[in-house]
Amino acid sequence: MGKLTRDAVIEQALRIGDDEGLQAVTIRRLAQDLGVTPMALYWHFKNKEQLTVGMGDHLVRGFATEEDATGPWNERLRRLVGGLVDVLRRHACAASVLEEVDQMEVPSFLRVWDTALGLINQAGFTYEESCLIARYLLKGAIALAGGEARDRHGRSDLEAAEARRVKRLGLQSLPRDSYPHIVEMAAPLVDGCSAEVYDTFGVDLLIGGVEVMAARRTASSA
Amino acid sequence: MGKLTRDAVIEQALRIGDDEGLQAVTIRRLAQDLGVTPMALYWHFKNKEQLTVGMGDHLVRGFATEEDATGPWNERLRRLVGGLVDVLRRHACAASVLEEVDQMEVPSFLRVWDTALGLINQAGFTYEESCLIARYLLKGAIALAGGEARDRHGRSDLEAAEARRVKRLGLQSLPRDSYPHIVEMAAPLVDGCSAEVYDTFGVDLLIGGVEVMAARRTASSA
DNA sequence: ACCTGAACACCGTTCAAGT
DNA sequence: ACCTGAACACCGTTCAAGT
Repeated sequence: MGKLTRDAVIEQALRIGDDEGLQAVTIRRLAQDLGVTPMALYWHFKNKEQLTVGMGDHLVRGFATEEDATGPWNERLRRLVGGLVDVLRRHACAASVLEEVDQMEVPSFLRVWDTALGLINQAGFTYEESCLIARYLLKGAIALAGGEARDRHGRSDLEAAEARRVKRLGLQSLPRDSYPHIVEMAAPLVDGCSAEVYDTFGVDLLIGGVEVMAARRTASSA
Repeated sequence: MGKLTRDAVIEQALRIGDDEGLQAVTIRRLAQDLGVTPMALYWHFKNKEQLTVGMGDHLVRGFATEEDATGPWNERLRRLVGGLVDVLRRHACAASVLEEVDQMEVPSFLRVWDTALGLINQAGFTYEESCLIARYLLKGAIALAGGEARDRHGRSDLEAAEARRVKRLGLQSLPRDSYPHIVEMAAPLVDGCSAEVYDTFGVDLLIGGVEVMAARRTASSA
């Protein structure tokens, strides 16, 4: 019965998003859950986009503040990307949120960008290259971590498992001579990888690319 | 005055999407442009999602068929990803389309996935790793190439340039001690990179990561 | 086979008004 | 400062009906 606060709205929005997907987060639905009129939300947020920005900021805020400024640039970069991946897996809707918003509008994500840009630039890349690499790392982490839980439109765990089963069967029944590898790997394709593979292999993949390019740079400039 | 065909709908949808952004592609808007009733589209497409799938298929179809099965796996993979990046830059809305749809529903993109999985697996990775890497490459290419032309809501080139100017000023007026690198690199951040940097550096970054992981694998298994 | 008309259940948002 | 009521201009989609 307390009054409506900005944070209460955001937390309820994240709850809906995690449980039923971001597309279920609606001004009207949100108002209903909070026992309030849709227009009440417009006092706290200019429009729906700013609500989504608020969701993103809430997600990233906790992790963005902790900075450990020790070690070489690639280790620090690995920790940064690893932390982002962690956030993305704690909330099912995190990836969708950060894909939808303009990341530069999210204050806490701006901190992540700044840290990344600094570390990459310190590795010897030009400004233009650093921007490209930062986008590669941050968007890449989101793309990697966000792939699976994307389009679970409000179904329960049991329904989701059934949906995966149907999807796997769909892939397995493709023509074997046209899509041999998809048929072969249908199971890991729809089930995704284990958490550890993501954390270690996925992050290594991202950082590895940057390390290679950094090594080539110093090799050619030497 | 010819009759409404599936391809005509898709081509008009792509035209709208390229000019005004994917969010402007609407059943009703499309019907209006085609001089037809909104419900007419439901004869050719089950629902809007299938329309988007059709758009994606149309985009990827041309490039997916050309396969050059010569050279080692990493060169072939580089050509594949490079070709995808090409498609993404020919149509402004391509990245948004391929981000929105379930890629496995798009027949021609299924071919790209199959080719990628085969090449990666051939490089010595397990099935689980191959799936992760394929997603890394395909989603990564889309994320890299799609970043800039995302939220141009129907504005002309001139308006877009003005919007970029405003955005750059916004970044430059951030507190310098909190966001030193963002302030410093504001210009390349909002303007993006030149086309060549994308094609060479961007693709090298993606492929480089895979090559490194492949090298580590053979090193540890030797 | 291919398209229309009317209707339904949703959206986000504005604006004046209430307390 | 904080919220409501009524209204506007949109969506996607269904279903029966027309040719």
